[in-house]
Amino acid sequence: MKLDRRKTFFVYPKPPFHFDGTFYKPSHFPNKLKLDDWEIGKYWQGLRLGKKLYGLKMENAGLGLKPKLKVSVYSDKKIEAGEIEKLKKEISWRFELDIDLKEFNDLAKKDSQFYPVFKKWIGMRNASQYTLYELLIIAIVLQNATARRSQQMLDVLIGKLGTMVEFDKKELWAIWLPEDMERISEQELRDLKIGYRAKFIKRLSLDFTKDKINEMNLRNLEKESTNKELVKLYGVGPETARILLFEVYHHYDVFDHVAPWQQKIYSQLFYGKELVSANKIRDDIQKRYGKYSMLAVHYIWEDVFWRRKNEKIEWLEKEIRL
DNA sequence: CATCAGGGCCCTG
DNA sequence: CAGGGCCCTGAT
Repeated sequence: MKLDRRKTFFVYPKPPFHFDGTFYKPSHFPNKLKLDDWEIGKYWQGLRLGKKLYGLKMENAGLGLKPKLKVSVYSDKKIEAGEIEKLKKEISWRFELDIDLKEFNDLAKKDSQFYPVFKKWIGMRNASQYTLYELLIIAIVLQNATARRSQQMLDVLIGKLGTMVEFDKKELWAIWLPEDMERISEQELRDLKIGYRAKFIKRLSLDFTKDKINEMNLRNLEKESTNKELVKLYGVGPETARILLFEVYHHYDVFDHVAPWQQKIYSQLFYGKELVSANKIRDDIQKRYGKYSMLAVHYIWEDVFWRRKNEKIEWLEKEIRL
């Protein structure tokens, strides 16, 4: 799909703002069929908004304390003024451009252990580049699988059902819409070697097409109500809901459960030890960062994956098994 | 070669 | 509320 119509506008995030920390998350492992692309100061992705599929390019146009983003949107049809307004709103929500992190930053200053990390990434947002449905699909292939297999499953799904968009000399992929799942049987999905997840994805997609869940409505609900709605979805349990609450709905106080593989990484990160009990990790972090627990962990987590790009971190390599 | 757990969840008893 | 089963892979 060629997106050769373009509109450009500027947006002004609330300072402080960290462009690269916001748009590039090194802990998200890249697929062969890329959903996004990044280089210092620039970012591209396919963006679904309703039934529409756009190309999105973000460029850092800020100077010092004045954050500014140049936004280019691409489409196969003429882009109307009303669409621009909707896109502005959506981008602001997904990338938390208008959020005030002062309280969190003040808390970070008091943390002698990790202040250097927080300082390095000050202004980084908990960005959600995907729609609820898209992230749900990603979360499903993460379940009960190691990173490499998750990548394989996502690649084969995107190759079969996704859409490639061409814009700004990039070729990127976008995840399909829920109704596209009607075109493929559960058995055909299984033949892609995604296992029992085929059933999850079929039923989940049906819930979306039948409007049993509405992404936008959940943005206005409290955390617990949103959680209740999410776990109603077939294939969504507490851990997947937790990821969605943080990444899609920007709730920062979701550090209530620590999975074994996370426990190992947190033990090294926070204590420099091989294994600290999950309960102790949870209690310590909650005591330190309160309602910002998950956001604080996000900073520290992304930081170590960023470091991994340049240095060999033995204990981390062992845990992620790519 | 066989066995097994994995970046959970559903279902049963 | 505990425990078995699930698809497929790579590790052992």
